[in-house]
Amino acid sequence: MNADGSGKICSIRLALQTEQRLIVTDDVDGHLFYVAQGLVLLEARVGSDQRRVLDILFEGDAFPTCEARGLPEAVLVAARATELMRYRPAGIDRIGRLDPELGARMHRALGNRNARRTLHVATLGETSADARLADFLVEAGLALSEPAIGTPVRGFDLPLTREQIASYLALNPDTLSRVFTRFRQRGIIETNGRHIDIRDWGGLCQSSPMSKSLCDLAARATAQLPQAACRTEKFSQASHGI
Amino acid sequence: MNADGSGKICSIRLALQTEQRLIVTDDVDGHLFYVAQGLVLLEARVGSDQRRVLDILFEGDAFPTCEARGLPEAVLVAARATELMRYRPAGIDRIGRLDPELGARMHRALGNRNARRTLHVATLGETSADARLADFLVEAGLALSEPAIGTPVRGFDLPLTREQIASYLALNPDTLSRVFTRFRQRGIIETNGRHIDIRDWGGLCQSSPMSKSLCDLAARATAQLPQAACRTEKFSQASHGI
DNA sequence: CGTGTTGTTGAACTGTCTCAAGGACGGTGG
DNA sequence: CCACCGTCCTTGAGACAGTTCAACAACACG
Repeated sequence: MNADGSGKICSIRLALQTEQRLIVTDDVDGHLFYVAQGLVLLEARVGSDQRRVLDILFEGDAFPTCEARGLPEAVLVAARATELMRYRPAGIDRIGRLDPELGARMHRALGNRNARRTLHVATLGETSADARLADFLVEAGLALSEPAIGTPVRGFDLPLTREQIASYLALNPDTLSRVFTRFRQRGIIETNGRHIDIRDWGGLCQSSPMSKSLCDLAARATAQLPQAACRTEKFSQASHGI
Repeated sequence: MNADGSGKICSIRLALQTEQRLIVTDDVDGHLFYVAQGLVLLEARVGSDQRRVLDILFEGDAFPTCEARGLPEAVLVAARATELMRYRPAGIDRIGRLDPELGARMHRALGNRNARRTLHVATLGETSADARLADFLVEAGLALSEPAIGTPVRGFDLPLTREQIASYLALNPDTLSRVFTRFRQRGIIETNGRHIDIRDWGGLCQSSPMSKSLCDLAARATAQLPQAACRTEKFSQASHGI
């Protein structure tokens, strides 16, 4: 029905509970997911028996299932209660033809996430475990929190196990735990269960080689919405929500 | 002129000589590049004074400059004589509106490359240097060569320095050289300058945790063109070239 | 022929990984 | 209420592998 340029966009809203999984391997038709709310991990099996967290989707991120092509047992895992939109056709080129505004929004979301993916590749190139965790905490802090008024402290819930974070950063969970301890001792962060308070944002950024890039990207992503609206579309209130 | 849905696609053909560079940082307008021929590296500065190879673009790959957002001093470097197509507008959603066939082709190219990027993230998660190089040689072998008739030997020119390969794999150049030596001693590869012959493709794949995924992806990418043409477009000869 | 780049290899170092043990916490059942 | 269990997190000691630094060979270039 939706195979070619004709037809309408088929969208479904999916409410996922924590730890609920969505298999995205062999999604031959192809879907485009959009994280309206929540936090999602892309996990897959690599090698013989290992599972790895290959990507983290924050609110506002778009994910086309074609990016998981070739990955065995690729699943989206809700790290917390999550609301997903699922679109067909998968191609934003075709979505853009059917609904230009939606296409533009998805395109921006995809561009931002892919830019962040590039930075993540750079992070994985860091040899030091401290640098990688610092990069990740900057990324998570920018996506999940705003600085508290009057102080540079940023607090957020990071509903991931140490094992998942370590997997995302290509580190050993034990090593990651040690780095967390070091950061705590240096007064950079405080942790309480899976809540993290970044008490010294400046110090964290000094330990994070990619911090400047990540902050740049986050600033442009927030600035992008109204800018793009002014340039490419009639300014519309609707362009903020999904 | 091209700011909204109206107007035409602006395309330019760029011929790059070996080592020629194209700055893609602060490309605010946004372009979409397509590698018609050749081999291109995405390099950027990370941290204070290090440069890193963050991605490799093979023939048929598409690259939107928005993926380099936030990266300081991001450049495309031609590893050999290369022919690039540069398109505006950058968004394939808009390209698809102006030229559905081109949009579909670019969308396929982007999907393939992003799937490969996901696999590369998985590769960087491998702790062993042998596994990472094996992954890379499988990736390069699939992209740059076909198995010789009657034998499983695959030969190709890989016009990258050891330093560039090491950077792409997040390894030390010295370490990489040692792994090359090991592979040579095990009879998996033969090297002659920057020409590589893979003499034992099966053995290489056994050392490469991602080999199955990479082969899957390559098979689908080549199968994709006619399939997609049958399903989504009138079958046209033109869909093979750019 | 000297120079600069690239690739290889050795020896020592450093940081991560591995394995094991123990603590903290929440859920379950008696 | 409390013992038990499983999961998650932390920490220590030792092994291991990649990194670093240095030296040298191969090669292209002017």
